[in-house]
Amino acid sequence: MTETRAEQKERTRRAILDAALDLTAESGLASLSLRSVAKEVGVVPTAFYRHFDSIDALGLALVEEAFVSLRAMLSAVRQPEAIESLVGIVDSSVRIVTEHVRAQPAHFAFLIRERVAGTPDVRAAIRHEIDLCEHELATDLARLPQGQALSTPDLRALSGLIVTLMVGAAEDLLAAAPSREAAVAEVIRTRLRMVLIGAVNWRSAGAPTA
Amino acid sequence: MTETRAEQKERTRRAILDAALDLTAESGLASLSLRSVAKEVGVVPTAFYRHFDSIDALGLALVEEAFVSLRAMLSAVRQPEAIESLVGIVDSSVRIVTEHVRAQPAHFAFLIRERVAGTPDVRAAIRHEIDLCEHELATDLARLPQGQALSTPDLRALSGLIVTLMVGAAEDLLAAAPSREAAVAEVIRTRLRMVLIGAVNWRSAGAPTA
DNA sequence: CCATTCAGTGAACATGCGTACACCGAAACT
DNA sequence: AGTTTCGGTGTACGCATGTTCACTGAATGG
Repeated sequence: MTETRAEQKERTRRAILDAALDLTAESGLASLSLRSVAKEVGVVPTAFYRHFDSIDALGLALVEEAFVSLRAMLSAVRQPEAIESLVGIVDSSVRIVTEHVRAQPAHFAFLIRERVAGTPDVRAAIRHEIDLCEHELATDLARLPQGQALSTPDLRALSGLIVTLMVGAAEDLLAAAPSREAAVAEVIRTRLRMVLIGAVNWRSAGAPTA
Repeated sequence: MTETRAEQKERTRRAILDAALDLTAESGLASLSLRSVAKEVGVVPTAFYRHFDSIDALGLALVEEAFVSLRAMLSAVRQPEAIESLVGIVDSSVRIVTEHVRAQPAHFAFLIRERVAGTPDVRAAIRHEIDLCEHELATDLARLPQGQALSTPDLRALSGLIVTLMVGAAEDLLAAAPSREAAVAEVIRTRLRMVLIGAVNWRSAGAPTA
């Protein structure tokens, strides 16, 4: 029973993080208040300081935690599952993204919101992390047989486009009622396929006539 | 000189709106405070109530004002300027969007931020307005000769994709230093062309092989 | 069994918030 | 010239905020 004490502390810490994630969803990290978190957790405001140094430290912890979910999703998408065709890649990618967003909606909602609404430092941190995603995607695309025809700047434009599209996809998934998830996923697949068709036909058949 | 009084009032009102737009850029509409606005304007807090009924009314006015800029941009983009080729449409559209975003950066930054970070009612209002853009774009695309081959749901997917892409483009423009504007615009043109090439080749040459 | 650790408590603080009210003084109207 | 209108002022209120400090009491370790 040497772990009971630490366990209880960890449980309270988790409750604080979960409550903060919840409250943040309504009005943003900037207007998250220590006291509202404490009330939600069912603890006196000052108890908060047994777990975090300040309200800013809480924000930092939330960012870090959301990054874990983001990186987990990215590495899952990068596992080549059905690499034989672009359609296979599209289908598995959209499915994996959908699953991850559904598994941690609060984390992705947090990242999507604070990416544009956070304080400058939070915003910069999230943008940097998403830039990394974009860069990794660009190198993956470069390795694809169909990616050989694209110049480096065009590859960057494409990967940025796909990331923007997938961020929008996550937004749509989060905004949609669970019953509409399949329909939303189908629209996302269509969009991703259109983009890839555009990339495949780039500077070959499509470019001059378009 | 019968207008001096009203003029002065209008000038203060504008100063309040401008200050609010400025302060909002840093921490969002949700945490905009009446007192910080008053301080910025150089007026005592209670003077605020000579111009707006409440802090919420200010928020509403900001939303309406930003919508004016959004609608102006949309109707400018829709004026068919170089309709003869898709490339011409892409170039003129990106140029017009760039000009409008540069002309009213605060308005577009406001819309982009509050679309995901605003209170539910503000968020809903902005999403609705952007949905209208998406819908108008879909009908425009349907009228294009190249749009005839696409089914209605595919047209919706395409217009949503383009709107998402252009919102991302506006984000990039706002985040970029003015000196990098040309480079950012070039990337946006590339992305938009790729998407349109994908749409043109949809379910004809491109779809089966992709 | 006794001493210690420590998550949670409760009071207190300075500050910032939105809003109400009575008031002022100059511009505007009669 | 006299009166009214009204944008801006100053004070005051009740409430919420982040953080501090001394304290408690049960789980922990010797």
